[in-house]
Amino acid sequence: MKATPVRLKVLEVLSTTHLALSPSELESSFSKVDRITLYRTLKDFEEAGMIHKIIDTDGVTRFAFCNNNCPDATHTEDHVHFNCKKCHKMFCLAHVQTPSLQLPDGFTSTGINTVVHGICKYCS
Amino acid sequence: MKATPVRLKVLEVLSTTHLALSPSELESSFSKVDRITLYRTLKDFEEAGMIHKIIDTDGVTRFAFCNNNCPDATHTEDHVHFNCKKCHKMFCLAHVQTPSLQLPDGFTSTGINTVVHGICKYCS
DNA sequence: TAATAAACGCAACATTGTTGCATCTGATTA
DNA sequence: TAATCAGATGCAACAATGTTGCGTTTATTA
Ligand SMILES: [Mn+2]
Ligand SMILES: [Mn+2]
Ligand SMILES: [Zn+2]
Ligand SMILES: [Zn+2]
Repeated sequence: MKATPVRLKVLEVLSTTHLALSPSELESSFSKVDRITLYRTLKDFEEAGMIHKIIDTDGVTRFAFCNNNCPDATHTEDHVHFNCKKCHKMFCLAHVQTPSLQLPDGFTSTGINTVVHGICKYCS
Repeated sequence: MKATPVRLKVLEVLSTTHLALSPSELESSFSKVDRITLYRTLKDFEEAGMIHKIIDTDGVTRFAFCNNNCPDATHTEDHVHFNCKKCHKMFCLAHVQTPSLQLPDGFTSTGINTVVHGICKYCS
């Protein structure tokens, strides 16, 4: 994977925030970037396990820097996300683990997405 | 709200399954239905608290019958959903409550979406 | 510097969802 | 039962998001 300007910028933006950003939010971090290139960049990073994808409460796809040193896309999403209903930001709560739960017989889990919605620290 | 054929059929389909269905899945329950009418029907039912919306692991919007007798769209989503990665079906696990968790200072929760992914009872 | 595999940029397309507006219809009333 | 009309429908048009093919450009390596 080559170190290109778009990739470096995306990594820089995602690695310096605790927010999960949508493709269009990332697009506005650039003065000019091709939308398709951005989508491909995000897909490549996700498959490499460098970032993780998370769908917010409104169905918007978002990406966040992965701090888990995962080898590839099989990385485990073990933390909770918080979606503020006022500012619509999505926070990675890296220190809040997803609680475990008891599934009915026959169902086996390979991961849990927990998205809490409410009012964030900065909006309350 | 008038009892029209589309509405009756949507209610019938959703009330006789434990799955959360996407608009396009619902569309194929009909021999012929206008896509826009279906979207409006789902929106109306959701605002009336008769069904609830849930986004699956792949970002697909799905709707499920609400068994909670909620007065309106402020109904509480208190159960866990299970998304099978093989058949891609989404199950309402009505008897599995969303576990509570401890948020960082300043964050207040008004609801939690928990989507478990893995292999369902019928695919394992 | 030259070669080349990878990344980019553009066009074209698919899917999902929304809005405006004219027409139709189901519940209510006369 | 028949007329009425608010509300539901169907169509066109549009917006947002995401994907693929393909020719061109660029970063790395030799
Ligand atoms: Mn995260
Ligand atoms: Mn449900
Ligand atoms: Zn906020
Ligand atoms: Zn399954």
